[in-house]
Amino acid sequence: MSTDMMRELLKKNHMSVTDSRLQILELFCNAPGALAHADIEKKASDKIDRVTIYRTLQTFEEKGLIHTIPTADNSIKYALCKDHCAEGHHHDNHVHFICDKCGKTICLEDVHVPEVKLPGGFVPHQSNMVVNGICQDCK
Amino acid sequence: MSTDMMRELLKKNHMSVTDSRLQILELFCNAPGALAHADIEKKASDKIDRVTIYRTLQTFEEKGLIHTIPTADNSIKYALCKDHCAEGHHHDNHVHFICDKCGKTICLEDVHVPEVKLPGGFVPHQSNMVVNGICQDCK
DNA sequence: ATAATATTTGCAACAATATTGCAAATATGT
DNA sequence: ACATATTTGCAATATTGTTGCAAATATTAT
Repeated sequence: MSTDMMRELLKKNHMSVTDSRLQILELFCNAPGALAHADIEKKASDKIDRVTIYRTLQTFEEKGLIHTIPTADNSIKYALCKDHCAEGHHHDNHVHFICDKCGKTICLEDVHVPEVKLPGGFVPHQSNMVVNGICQDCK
Repeated sequence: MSTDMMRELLKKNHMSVTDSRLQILELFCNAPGALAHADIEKKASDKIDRVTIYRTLQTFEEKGLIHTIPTADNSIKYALCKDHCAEGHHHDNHVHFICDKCGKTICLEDVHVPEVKLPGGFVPHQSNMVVNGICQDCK
């Protein structure tokens, strides 16, 4: 994705364009999977302050640019939203895959989370599904 | 669950019986849903050291007494395993529900995680599903 | 029941992760 | 280019998780 496209993406999502945001956005575009705060801190090291990374991730998520992925261990991972996500409205109903070997977290955009029938009284709002196993590359 | 039954449960899972473990196990038995480390720290406060709670939860999980629930925010939650779980072998393939209103995390023992078809090359090992929404009590 | 052995606990220190206030720097709209 | 609004970096602080070790407790053998 070109720098111009990234500028547009930020503006489209109501954010001012800054170096930090462009850099972090670029990391997401080039990443093979989802990124944790720590990943970004390593890859963008020195240039960007830890605190800025926290705030950028928070802003990106609020504005609908990235979404979080639930994991069984304690690490929040973030991935780019493909489409249809806007401020306050995430629609990332695809399955996430975490490789037990290489640790990569991958969005399976084409596999969407199946509906399940809940016991009476439970009203579903959003569903998340995470599959662990071995990914294409590690097979 | 009586104290004697809890003692048995600990022994059955190859753990020595201690006050801390009995207290924490009791919390799980009486809890309406899953518990985070912080919840336990509050409820069992003063009596049990922070570190002991960490270690107890880790042991319980290793021995197959409780399982972790993935959440989108950064908090690990733990819940009692019902059955068929033993040292190193968890079989908690049921759906978890998190109420957006009261925040409770509930194991839906009877709803199990559906299979999904993955793209070629991905080999699934374990699936987790978490549904957000409104629970029975908050409706 | 008691002693010997193994396990667990609590404390202290430390490491890692996350949050907040505020002044300086940068971006936006006119 | 200027005025205004937003963002950044630094420092301080809070929260969360880990490790080593001696004292306390539980288990096993006698």
